[in-house]
Amino acid sequence: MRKAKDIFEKYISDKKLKFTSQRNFILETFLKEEGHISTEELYKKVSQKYPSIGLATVYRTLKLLSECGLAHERQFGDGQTRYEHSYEHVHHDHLICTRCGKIVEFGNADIEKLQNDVARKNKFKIYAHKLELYGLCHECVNK
Amino acid sequence: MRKAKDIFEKYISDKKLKFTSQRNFILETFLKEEGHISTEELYKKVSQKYPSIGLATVYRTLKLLSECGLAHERQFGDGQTRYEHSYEHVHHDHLICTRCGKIVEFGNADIEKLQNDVARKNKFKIYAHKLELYGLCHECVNK
DNA sequence: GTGGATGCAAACGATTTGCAAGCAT
DNA sequence: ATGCTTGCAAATCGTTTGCATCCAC
Repeated sequence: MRKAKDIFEKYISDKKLKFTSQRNFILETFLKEEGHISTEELYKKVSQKYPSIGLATVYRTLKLLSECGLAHERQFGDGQTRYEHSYEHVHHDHLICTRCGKIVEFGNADIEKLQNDVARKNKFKIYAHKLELYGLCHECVNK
Repeated sequence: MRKAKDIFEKYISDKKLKFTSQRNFILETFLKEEGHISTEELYKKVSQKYPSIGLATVYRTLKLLSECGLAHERQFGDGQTRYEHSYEHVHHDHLICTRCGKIVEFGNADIEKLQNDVARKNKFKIYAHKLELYGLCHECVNK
């Protein structure tokens, strides 16, 4: 698998953009995260080591990372866009407990296969999907 | 199946709220919609026949309709929350073309079954889900 | 009559944008 | 040298809220 940085650099040079130290550092910090991070949270982490960075730059960089497929946008209904990276991650979906907010990740190859069938039937070429199951987790059901 | 208005009225009286003409008219207008409507769009339709109505009331009423299960929130990534009603609708999911914005609805019982299996394994009690497939539709692939 | 509902405008939080200065190419 | 990028602050967008008035109960 190609290194995430290489993917990002290639995307940037293909688009005649520039690879800046800010973009590099935001990418590195983002890749260290394993969960679903909001722009604001990533900004806080980045600015601890790189205090001069601006929030707008984090927004702009996350958008670039989305465009080149290194980041995926998720909306869990709390009003903030969250991002997770797919680099060295297998794809997964989410079970969300609407009472305590717990999020459980799961992967299911059979569901993915059926999704592809649906796409084929409708002549869509799919490059991303989101599946979210909302409900109550074991602990919250019994409250 | 019970009438949507009855469901709404029961929910409202159970919560000791009041059934106003605004709430009634917003519900009626919403039920006529078959697609995914944003609050702003619904507000425009409602205010054509009921010009004194305020946008905030539409927001507040859609929230109530969500709570009682007559409306479902959807986020398609355009920054707006959209709503669709389940009344006399079978559940369906969405194929979204990220180039032209076309949205195709589909239903797939096998996927739903697998979702329930996943939920059971994780001891979740599911009451809602969202599945969105993002890609390019037939026309846009060939552009 | 009373407490919830309304319309309005102001407030809000997340995100975007305009701009002058800075830096990668 | 050119033009994309930056940080900042102001602007914007969708949504929420405070409040005086209104109305369903």
